[in-house]
Amino acid sequence: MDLFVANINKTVREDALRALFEEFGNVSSVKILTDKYTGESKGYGFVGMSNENHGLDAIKKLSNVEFFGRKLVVNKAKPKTTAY
DNA sequence: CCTGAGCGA
Repeated sequence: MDLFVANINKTVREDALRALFEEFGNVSSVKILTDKYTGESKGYGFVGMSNENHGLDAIKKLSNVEFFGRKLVVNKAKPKTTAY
């Protein structure tokens, strides 16, 4: 399942985010939306977890917890909206 | 920047 993680501090990189979620289960993929031009993080990203239960658990455990000074907002991700 | 790509900041 894909997790949607918002309100991430811009100093947080994918590695840090992965490590954070690895604590609750196997992370299959990590994607932080970094602005391509400025190189800055957009402040949110996605974490793919192999196990659904672990994903839901991570949501409960990491939601609204402080990470690098910001309260994390974790939720299930919607299927990618390749807006057309 | 609370829903991911590249094409224009």
